[in-house]
Amino acid sequence: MKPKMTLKKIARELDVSISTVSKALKDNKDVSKETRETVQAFAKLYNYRPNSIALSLKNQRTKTIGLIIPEITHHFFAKVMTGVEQTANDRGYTVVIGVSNESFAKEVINMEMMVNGSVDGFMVSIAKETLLKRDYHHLKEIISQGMPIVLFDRVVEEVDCDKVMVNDRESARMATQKLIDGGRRKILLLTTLDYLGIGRERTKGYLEALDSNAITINEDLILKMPDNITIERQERVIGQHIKNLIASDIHFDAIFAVNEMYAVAALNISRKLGLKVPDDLSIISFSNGILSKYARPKLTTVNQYGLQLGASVATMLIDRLEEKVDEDTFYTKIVKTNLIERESTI
Amino acid sequence: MKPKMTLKKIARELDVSISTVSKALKDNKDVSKETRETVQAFAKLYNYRPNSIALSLKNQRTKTIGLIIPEITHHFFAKVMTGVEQTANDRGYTVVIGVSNESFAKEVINMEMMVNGSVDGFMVSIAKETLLKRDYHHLKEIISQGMPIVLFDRVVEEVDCDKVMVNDRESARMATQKLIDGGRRKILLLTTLDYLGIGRERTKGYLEALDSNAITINEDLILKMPDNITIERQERVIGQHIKNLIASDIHFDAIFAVNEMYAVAALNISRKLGLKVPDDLSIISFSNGILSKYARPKLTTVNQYGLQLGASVATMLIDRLEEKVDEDTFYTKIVKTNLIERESTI
DNA sequence: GTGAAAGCGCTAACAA
DNA sequence: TTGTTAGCGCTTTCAC
Repeated sequence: MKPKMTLKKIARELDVSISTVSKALKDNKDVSKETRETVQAFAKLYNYRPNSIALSLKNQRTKTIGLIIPEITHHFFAKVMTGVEQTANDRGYTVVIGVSNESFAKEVINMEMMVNGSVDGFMVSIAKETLLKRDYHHLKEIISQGMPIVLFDRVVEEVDCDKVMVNDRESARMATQKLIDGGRRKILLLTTLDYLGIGRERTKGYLEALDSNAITINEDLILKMPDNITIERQERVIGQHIKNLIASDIHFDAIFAVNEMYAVAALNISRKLGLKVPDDLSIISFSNGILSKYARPKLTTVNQYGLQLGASVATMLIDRLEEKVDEDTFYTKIVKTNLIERESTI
Repeated sequence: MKPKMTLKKIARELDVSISTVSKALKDNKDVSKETRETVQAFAKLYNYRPNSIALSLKNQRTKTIGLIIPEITHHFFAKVMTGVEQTANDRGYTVVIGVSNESFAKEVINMEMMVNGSVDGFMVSIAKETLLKRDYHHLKEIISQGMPIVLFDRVVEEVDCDKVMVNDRESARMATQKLIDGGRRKILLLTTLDYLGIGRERTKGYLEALDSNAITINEDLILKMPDNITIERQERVIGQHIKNLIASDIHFDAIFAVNEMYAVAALNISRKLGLKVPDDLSIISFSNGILSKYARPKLTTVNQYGLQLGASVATMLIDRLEEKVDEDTFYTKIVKTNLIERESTI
């Protein structure tokens, strides 16, 4: 077992001072060529690596950034993480990840664990529960201590900081328009309850599209799904709603779902009921994940570019940390989406 | 903007010494009740939090552990991460995650970034490329410096350390046996190339099951999929193989797939070819992820308990860090799987 | 060309 | 009861 090398040990071993070693390792011309070479050779031999904790303490910056996400097992967030990781690493930063699991308490605790020096700044996508409570004091607190935060995806007006978001409303409008362009006018919307900003914005986009095409809104064609339910329950709710629609003779010829799970659940039940996709029924889903690609027919989706979003978020935070950006203005970046047309639309 | 509080500032403000403040905050009886209360009140008011970097430097331990995984966008690893996060947080540890993206270089770099003091130990699932090269010097190096590593899932004999793994071979054997018990004897195996230990072990389990039931092995019924290919290519390869089988009049009445993607790809093509699952064809898949639940029929799967595995991994590492475990013996833990029977088997 | 010393924030042994 | 000091590993200024 090789013991961990430190400047001190090298200095003692080579019988020079610590500062000489430090300089020699930086190839500082103050130090004679010979000394430099000896020290460097010795350091290499014993695999010396500067202790990053000591450096952090000295420099008052850790070169690590904290990423707070609501969920890992979620394709979009996984993509975002990957994007963040990549650009952070490229710029010499480490990422520590905290998962709030959609809980306010866990979000707060996670951030508290990191805020005391172990992290230079945060990237956070706010937990559902936090959104519900509308309690953002932990975020504001951290900002007021001078630590930068970049909010992404689940963004909120009340907090004054940099933001990166998907233009959910506009994307939803475009997706709905696509369905309308395909001749569909009775579009079933599968969305979340309104307190989740994302679902609300997508719902707005849907409504806008109907409106600008002079299509009357039919409340029966809007299903707001409850939160935190099992897959089975989700499928049952969607299935029941669709069956009711059919039983009540309320026609629909397209579905716009705010996530893949709703879309596939609807697809499965539709097939069971003998509806042909896309002939009888077009489907577009938000979130271009794995489910869309393995569904049959493959789903047309709104691609959220999680990777790019992650990259943007990390870039924004690091730029601010490295003061490459005007100190007293906050920026909001909108990451574009695009529609990936597959087999569930015509 | 509230400035960050330190012992020093509190001391100066309250006109006492730093050590008095430090003791007072720990409620040390050395310090008079009054002083303690004043200090504590002041600290609370200004929201003092000890700087964790300073603590790390002082204690020579960071209370953070590094998790190195090959992929984030992978249900199993996401589950493992969640498990690790949870138990680590419960025990007061932070997790930093490095994603190797299946690349040897990224694995090495990631670990090097963390090894210099920012982490007390590692949990790693080895990248495919590393497995291919069989180059484990980075792992051995770290271990020889006295830093503990727990290997999980992608485990390797050559490295001497704690390990947590799924008993892939036995699980595959049981899954295959399940198919045989259902009366199937011509079982198509969809697996990976052998250099990936996981695929190899699962293949062995499959072979064992056939063997112990006196079923002759038919090489045509073993498809070893190449690595790193697109979903489309994957589906094409599987589709082509199945079509060839049918064209050559080679019968099969069941499929055992070592992951969900292969299973669903096979399911999709089978449906297209008019095969009824599970009547004509039973399917069992490894990896109980989202695809299995949304597929129709829902897939019977080998559930890997990623969450528990993650918890075990974190526990094992932290126990070793806190010396709750015999210092010079390494342990290997096998995490059980179970078969979740859904609609793709009878 | 080399080294001593201060300081980053904290703890703990020791001194007063 | 309170304060001084050394030390964790490193950088950097300044003195020799």
